[in-house]
Amino acid sequence: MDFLKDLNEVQRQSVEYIDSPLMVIAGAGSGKTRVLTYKIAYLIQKGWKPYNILALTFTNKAAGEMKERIAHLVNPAYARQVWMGTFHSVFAKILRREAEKISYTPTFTIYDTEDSKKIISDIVKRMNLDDKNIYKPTSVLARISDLKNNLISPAKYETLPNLISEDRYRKREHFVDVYKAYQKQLYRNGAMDFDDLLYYTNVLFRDFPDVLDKYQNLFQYILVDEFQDTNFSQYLSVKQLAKNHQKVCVVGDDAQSIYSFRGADINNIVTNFRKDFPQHKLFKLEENYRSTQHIVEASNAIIKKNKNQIPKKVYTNNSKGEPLFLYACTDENHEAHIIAKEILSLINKGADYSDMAILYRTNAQSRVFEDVFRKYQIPYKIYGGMSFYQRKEVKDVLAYFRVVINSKDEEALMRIINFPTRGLGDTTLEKMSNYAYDNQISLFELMQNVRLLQNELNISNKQTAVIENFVANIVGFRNNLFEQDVVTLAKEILDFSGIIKYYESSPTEENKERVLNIKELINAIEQFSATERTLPEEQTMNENQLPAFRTLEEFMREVSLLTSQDEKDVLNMSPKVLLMTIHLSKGLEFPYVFVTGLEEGLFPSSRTMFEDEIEEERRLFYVSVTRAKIRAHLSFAQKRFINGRSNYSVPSRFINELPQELISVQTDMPNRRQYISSDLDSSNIYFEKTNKTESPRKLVSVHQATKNNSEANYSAVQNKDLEKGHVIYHDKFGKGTILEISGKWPDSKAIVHFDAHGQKVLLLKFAKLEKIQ
DNA sequence: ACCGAATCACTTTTT
DNA sequence: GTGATTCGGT
Repeated sequence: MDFLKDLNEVQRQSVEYIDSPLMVIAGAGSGKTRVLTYKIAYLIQKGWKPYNILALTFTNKAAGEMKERIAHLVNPAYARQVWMGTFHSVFAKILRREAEKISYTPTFTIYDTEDSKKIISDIVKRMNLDDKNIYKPTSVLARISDLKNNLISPAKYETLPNLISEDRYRKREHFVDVYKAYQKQLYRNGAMDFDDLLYYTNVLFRDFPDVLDKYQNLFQYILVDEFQDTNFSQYLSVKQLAKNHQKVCVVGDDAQSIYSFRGADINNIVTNFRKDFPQHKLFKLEENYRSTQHIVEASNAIIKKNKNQIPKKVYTNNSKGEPLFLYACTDENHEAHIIAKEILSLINKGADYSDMAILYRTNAQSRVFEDVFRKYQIPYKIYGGMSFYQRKEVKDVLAYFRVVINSKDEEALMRIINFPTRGLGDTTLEKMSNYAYDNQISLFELMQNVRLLQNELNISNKQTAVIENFVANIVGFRNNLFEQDVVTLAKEILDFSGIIKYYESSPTEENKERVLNIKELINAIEQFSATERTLPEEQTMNENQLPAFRTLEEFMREVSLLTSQDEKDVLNMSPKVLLMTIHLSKGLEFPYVFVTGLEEGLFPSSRTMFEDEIEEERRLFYVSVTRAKIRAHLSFAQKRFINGRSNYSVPSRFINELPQELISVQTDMPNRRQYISSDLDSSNIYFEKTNKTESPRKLVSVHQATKNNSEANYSAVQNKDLEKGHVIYHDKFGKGTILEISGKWPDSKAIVHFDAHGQKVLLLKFAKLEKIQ
C-alpha cells in the first residue's frame, strides 16, 4: 500500500474512505484523476475483485488513461478487469446482455446523431410536416434527447400537460407523433440512439428487479468521474445501482459544469447527491498543483461571482508567477497576430509549441488563427473536429458491415443500397420503401423476396437481378460472421462493395484521400483483431461460445461509441500549438494558454439570457483560465466578423470580474498602425501607449474603460436604436411590432406585439431583437 | 446521375 | 464568411 504516500492528506482520505457514500469535490488541478485511480488500486489491494468495481467516465479517453494508470499500480491483469468505461459503453454492454428482456437483439446497432436526424427527417417528410422551421430534425432530436434524458417516453409525455402546451405554443403539436414514430423506427431497425443506451438501462432496472439485483451485486463499488456533468438519467442509474450497498464515490467539480445544454444537471453535485445519500461523507480537494498563485487567485475571483456552487477555497503552494496578460485588439485578425507574435517570443525563450493552447468559445474562431499561424509558420493542430468514423467514406464502409450484422438497420441499408451505383434509382427505392412500410416488413426482408414481389412492385428484371445479387452477398457474409475473422471478412465485404474501385476510377485529391482513409480503417481493424478480449464479463458470466479470433461484430460494438478524441493521441504528436473550444479543453493543461474572444455577445454568448446561463458561461471562463500552468493570456477584439458581418463589441464582463492587480495589459504592437483603422484609433482608449508591463495607473484606466462599456452596452448594442413602430424579429417569438418603449437605458423596456404570440414586455438589454423595418 | 447555382443557418457537443 | 444542402438544369 506504499503508493498512498504519493497523496496529500485529503487525497489519501478520499482514497481510503469506503464506509459510506463519498463525494469528492475536486478543484481544478487538484489531482482528481489521481484520487480515482489510486482509489481503485486501493480497493483491489484491499481484496475487492476488480470485476466488482464499476468506474464510469464521460470519455473513452478518460477511461483509457485511468486504466493505464491503474495498471502501473496493481497487477495489469486486474486493472483490465475493472468495469471501466463511459456510461454509454458500459450500459451498452449491459443492454446487449439483457437485450431480449426489452425485446431487442444483442446485436442492436447504435445510431449516431447523423443517423437519428435522417430518421427524423424522413418521418417529418412522410407526415407532411414542415421540416424547415418547426420540425427541423436538429431541434426535434434535441427535444427528444432532452425528454429521454429525463426518462420521459412518448406515453409519459402525453400525461404531462406542461410539455404538451409547450409544443402547442411552438406550433409543434405533432411533436409527440414524431417522437413515437422515431422510437418505432429505431426499434424496427434494431437500433438505439445514444440516449436510448441510458434510457433503456433505466427501464431495465425499473421493470426487471432481478436484473437490477444482479447488477447491484456485480458492481459492489461504484465510482463516477466528472459527476457535475451527469444528467438525470445517468444519475438515476447510479443511484439505483448503489441503493442497497451505498458503496459509491462521485468525483467532480461543480465549478466546471459546462454541459447543461446537453442535459447535464449541476444540481446532481450541488444538492441531489446530498439529499439522496444522507449518510455521505464529503471531501474537498483544494490544493491546486497545476497553476501559479496568480492564476489560481484569478480563477477563484472568477468563480466567486456564481451563486449556485459548493463553497471551497482552492489554493496553491506554487510560485506566484506572472500576472494574467490581457490583450486589447482591434479585430480578430489583430488578435491572431498579437498571439502569433507572443507564441514566437515564447518559443525564443525556449518554450515548445506543444506547451501552448488557443482556446475559444466557438469553432468559427479557429479560422483566423489558422490563416495567421500559417503565415507565421507556426505549427498548429485543431483538436476535436470531425471524427474519423464520421467521414462519409468510412461511414459508408461501416454501413456495409452494419447491414451484414443487422439487416434491419435501414439507415445503413439505404446508405449503401445504391452506393456505389448499381442501377437502383430513386423510383425503384421508393417503390420498395413504400411497399415495405405499408406491409410492415423490413426493407431487407422485402429485398429477399424481390423475385416473388417483382410484379407487384413493378420493377424490371434487371433491377430484380441486381437486388437478388446484393442480398445473396450480404446473406453470405452474414453466415460467415462467426466463421471468419474480422480482417478477412471486412476485406471481403469491402471488396464486394466496390467503394475503393469507385473512388479510384476518378482519382481526384479528395478521392485519393478517401481511399487512404478506408485503408486506415482496415488498418484499425487489423489492430483490433490483434487485441485480446479483456472485457470483465468474460471472467464473471457465461458468454456464448465465441470463436478464438476476433469477429466483425465485436469490432462494430467498439467502433460505434468512439469519437474524434479517441483517435491517435493528438497530444503526443510532433510539437504543435493546439486550437480548441473551451469545452474540449476541460481536463487538459498547458503551460501557456490563450483565452480569446473575450467579448460581450461572444463570451459570454449572446444567447445567454438568464442568470444560470451566465453562470455556466462563467464556469466556462473558469475552466479556460485554469487550464494554464504558467501563464494565461486573455484577449478581446473591438470588432469581429461574425456570420459574415462585422460586429462591434465591448470587452467581456468577465474581464471586469478579475482583480485588476492580477492583470497586465499588453499592447505589444510596434507596428500597430497596420491593424487599427483610423476612425477607431483616436477614440480608442485601450491602445494608450504602453509597453510590456503596465503601470498601475494605466491599469485602472483600462479597467474602468471595460467596465463602463460592458455595463452600458451589455449584449445587444443595437437595441438602443429601437423606437416605437419598428418591426423587429425575436428568436423565440418571431416577428413583432414595437408598441412602446419606456425607461432609460440600460433598463429600458419595450412592449412588443408579436404576430404569433401577442403582447410581451421585454427588457431591451437582454432581448435579442433584430430590426427588420 | 451529376454538376453548379441558389439558399440557408450559424454556440458549446464527453456519447 | 463558410460550409452544407437542396434544387434545377443537362
